[in-house]
Amino acid sequence: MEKEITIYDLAKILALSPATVSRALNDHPAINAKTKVLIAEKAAELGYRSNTFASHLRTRKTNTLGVIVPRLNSNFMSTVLAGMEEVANNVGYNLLISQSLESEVKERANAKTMFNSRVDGLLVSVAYDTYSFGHFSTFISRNIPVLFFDRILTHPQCGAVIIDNEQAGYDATRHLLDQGCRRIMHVTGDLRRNVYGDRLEGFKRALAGQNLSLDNRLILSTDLSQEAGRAVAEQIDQMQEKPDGLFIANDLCAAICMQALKEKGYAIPGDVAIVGFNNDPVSQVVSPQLTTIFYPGYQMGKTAMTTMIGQLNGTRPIDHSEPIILRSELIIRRSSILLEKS
Amino acid sequence: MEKEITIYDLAKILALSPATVSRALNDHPAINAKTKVLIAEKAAELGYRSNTFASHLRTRKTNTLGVIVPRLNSNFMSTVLAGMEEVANNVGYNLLISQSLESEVKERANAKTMFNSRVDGLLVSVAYDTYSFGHFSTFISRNIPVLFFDRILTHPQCGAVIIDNEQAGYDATRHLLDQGCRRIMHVTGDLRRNVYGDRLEGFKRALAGQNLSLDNRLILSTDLSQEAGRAVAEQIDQMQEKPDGLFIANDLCAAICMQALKEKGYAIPGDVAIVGFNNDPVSQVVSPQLTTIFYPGYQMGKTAMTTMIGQLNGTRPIDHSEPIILRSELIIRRSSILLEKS
DNA sequence: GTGAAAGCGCTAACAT
DNA sequence: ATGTTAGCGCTTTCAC
Repeated sequence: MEKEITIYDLAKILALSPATVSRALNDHPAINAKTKVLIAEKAAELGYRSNTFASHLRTRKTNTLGVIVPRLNSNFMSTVLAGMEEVANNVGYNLLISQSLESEVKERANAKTMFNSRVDGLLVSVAYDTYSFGHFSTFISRNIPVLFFDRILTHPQCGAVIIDNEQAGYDATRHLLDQGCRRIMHVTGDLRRNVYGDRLEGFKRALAGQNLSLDNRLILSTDLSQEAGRAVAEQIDQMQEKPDGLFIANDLCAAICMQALKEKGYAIPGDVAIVGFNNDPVSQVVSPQLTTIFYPGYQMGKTAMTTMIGQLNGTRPIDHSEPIILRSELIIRRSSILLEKS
Repeated sequence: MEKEITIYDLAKILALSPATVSRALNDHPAINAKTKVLIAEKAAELGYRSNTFASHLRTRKTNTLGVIVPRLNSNFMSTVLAGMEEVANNVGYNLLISQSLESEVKERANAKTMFNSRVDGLLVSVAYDTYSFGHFSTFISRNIPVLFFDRILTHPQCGAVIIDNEQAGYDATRHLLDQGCRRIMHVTGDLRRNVYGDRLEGFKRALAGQNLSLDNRLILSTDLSQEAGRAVAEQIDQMQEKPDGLFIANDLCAAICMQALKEKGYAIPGDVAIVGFNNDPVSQVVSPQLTTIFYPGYQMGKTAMTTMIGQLNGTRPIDHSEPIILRSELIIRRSSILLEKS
């Protein structure tokens, strides 16, 4: 068990003051370049490591940012986190990551832990059933910035990074319409959640653009689980007037639904054309491959983190009136192609 | 911006000493139960939160554990993390999570960050190409416990939690043999990595059990990526003596390979029976559904964390001579069923 | 059962 | 360019 080296040890050995050592280690401009080198070398030689707790205690900053996500195990979320990590690492921030497992109760507990760990800022994509803002207002009242991404809560003091879900919903629906579908069913999540509500708006706009009326029986609000995918297939099988197009706001759910439909004898895309959402790996593995919306996860993570850090540095003017919107993209695959390109 | 309450504030208000407040808050036995209640109530009322940095500075414990995983975006890994989180939360530990993105270089950087953050312990599943132990020996020399899980490095001072990969490899292969396969190809990862090396051993044992000779051309060491899956299909298509069974050590890779084979006109399982590994969601989405090995992720996370915390508490006798082995299980699906059950 | 006081390692006025 | 000093908020030994 080696003894921990402190700046006092370094100071004594080099016949300098602890203050000088501290400044040198922090690259303070007032310190002579040669002394800096001297100190850095000695520090390295003795295996010195800064005691972050003493430092945090003094500076009242932790250099740690909290991230709360619904689940880690989605291709999207872990890509977002990779993007966040890259940016954070580069400027010396650590990440405290936790998952709410889609439950507001757990999210609340996570937020509390983050608060007690004194994160400098908090990045959140909210759980499926989160509607109260209460567990975040403690942060706001202590001036700790909170930034939402993807699944956002709208609050005047919080930034947000999202894709244009309305446009994505429009693109997906419009594509089905262009393929000749006239009776499109939309399977989505809780409509109070921005990602689902906005996609529905896009869905409606696309229908309206073709002067198609909206049939509310064709809008299904589910939990987008695998079971929901199976249930949707069952429901379609029971329907009198069956849909000829299916826009499902989640790839895994869509893939399962497609599979169930195939088992019931439906041809995809012949009987039902399908579009999913997220560009999850499953979308490439099902047959036929699933048309979907590409979600720029890495970019979203980087943007969110850059925004957060800019806000912490005070370098970036903060405008929370408008969310930052990233570009998403329709990826057309076999599950929805009814017309050969001319 | 509210002012931060300290134990000094509480002490002054209640006309007690900071020492008493501190002890009460930490549930010290010597403190009168009534004073404890009094202090707890006041603390809650004023929104007091312990300054962990001051505390950590004093106690030289951080109550934070580091976790390094290859990638967050696998169903397996995020399930492991959920298990870890549950246990850690219950006993008041925080988790600092980072991903190595399968690179030893990044893993090394992560480890350094963890070290500088003074984690009390480190849990690691190593990257695809990690072979040196160097970046962990700093922890060992400072008596910070390091525990490996799933992808392990064998070291006398480090614990390990794994599944019995040899047995799983045996089960998978044996199943294919039982279905009548006689020429089984095994697609795997870097054989120096325990998870892949051990599975190969099981593969060999199963073949030997049927007195089948081992054909080294049927053992493919790849990176198990989606591209690898396609490449394997291509290779099989070119082979003179084609395999009748395929054991691929990763579900996504197996699914992609299956898809590519189907496109080339091969019947699955008729021409080639396939077994994957991990019970990833994709295994249920491909058609035919993929036979695979169930990996007990949640359990592994809980076990690893419990072991780590036991070691930190000194409550659990530490025996690093043997890894902890969890039970895995063959899940038989349509991709490998050649014989109807009699 | 409670208090006094020292010190964990660092940083930032304020000096020089 | 470098040094002196105080204090961040907590825990803990030693008193009483």
